[in-house]
Amino acid sequence: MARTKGSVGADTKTAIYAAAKKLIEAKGFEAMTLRQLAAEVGVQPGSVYRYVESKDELLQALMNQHMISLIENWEKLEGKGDDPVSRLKAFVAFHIRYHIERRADVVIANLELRSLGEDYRADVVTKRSQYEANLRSILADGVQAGAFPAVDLEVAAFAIIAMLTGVCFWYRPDGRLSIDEIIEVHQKMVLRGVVG
Amino acid sequence: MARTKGSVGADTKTAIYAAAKKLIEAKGFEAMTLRQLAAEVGVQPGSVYRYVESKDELLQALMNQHMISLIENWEKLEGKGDDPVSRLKAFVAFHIRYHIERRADVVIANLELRSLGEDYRADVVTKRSQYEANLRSILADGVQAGAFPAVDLEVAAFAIIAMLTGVCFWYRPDGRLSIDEIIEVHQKMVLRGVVG
DNA sequence: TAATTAAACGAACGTTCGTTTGATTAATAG
DNA sequence: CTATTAATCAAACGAACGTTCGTTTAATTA
Repeated sequence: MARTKGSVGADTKTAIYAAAKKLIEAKGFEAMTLRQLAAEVGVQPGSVYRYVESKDELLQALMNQHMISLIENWEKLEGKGDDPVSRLKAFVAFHIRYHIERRADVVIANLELRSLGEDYRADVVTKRSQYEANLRSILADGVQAGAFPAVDLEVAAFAIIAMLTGVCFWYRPDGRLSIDEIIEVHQKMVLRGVVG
Repeated sequence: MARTKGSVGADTKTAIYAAAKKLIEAKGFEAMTLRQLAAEVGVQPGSVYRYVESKDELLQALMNQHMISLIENWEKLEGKGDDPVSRLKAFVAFHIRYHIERRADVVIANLELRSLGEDYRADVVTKRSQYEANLRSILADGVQAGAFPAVDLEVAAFAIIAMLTGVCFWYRPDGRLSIDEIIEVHQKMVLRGVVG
């Protein structure tokens, strides 16, 4: 056999990326073999290389896509005119919801930075900092407007991001709290902790 | 050549564990090869097996040691008689300081859980939950004593742990703030966020 | 000093890895 | 209907992997 009936290149590529996300999330990038990836897609190992330059390039593509998508989705949602408190609450809600819905992407982006080549890593780190700058900007505006007391913006931003991202490592769909309830708790904690 | 002059088994074992921590922190467990580990120690690959049962057992030993040490060190320090606010501040200080000082251990324990065998993983997860229970207990006592308002203890504990652990991922010794200053900022945020 | 143990070497084992290649079949275009 | 392109297979590549083992030398004990 060679080309299989009904095969479409674009579909196979999509399937490869989806399977890669699933496997890397579960076992880690280095632990995932191209043979496992191919088997998950239902294809021979060599066939993956029609859609992927190398294993490293695959990881880089996944991470880059995630970071770009994260930044774009926040920019789409952000209401520039609102007051700092509303914007902060919106950021908390967005970050938690987005990270829960794309758990695989987030786990990969946060756990596999070390597996990325030097140059690609720098690129992802830059994009991450770019996203975090949105939060720092909200905090700075709040302080300037007198809505927030003087906090260390850099530390506060790191702390907030860490606790929000952390949610997707313990959240379970059948857990005690709904996503909305979890968001509400975090909004309260963030506002109290930063706003004082 | 065979046995090298001045070689001592205990020293070699120590060197192997230290090198393993360093390499796993930098590149990840799967990415570290036994040949790299041996080279770092200055020994032949096969010689590592005099001190280590297998690569998997090495990871398990590292993680287990870390979790036990973490729990023991907190228990040593905890003042049971103090009020909830003092205990919470003490926990924040301990956690940040301990995690910064043992960055490699922490990175391994947090990033390499997936590389651990099923049974070993369960063991580490249990120990982690056991450590986190200390924080939950402090929060619960605070609520009961009326010192803290009603917060969701489970979520609050996760959030606090996440933001505290996160410090050792961005902390730099030559950074703007000292460890003490970072601790102070976090104590303030935690107390505000939880105590209200 | 002779016998024993501790520590490491060096070479090899079978396996699996990421990757390449050429043949083969399905879909598409002229 | 034929020629071309898209998509996949089957097989293989060399390299590197974790691990084992018999040997050799240093240290220790008797």
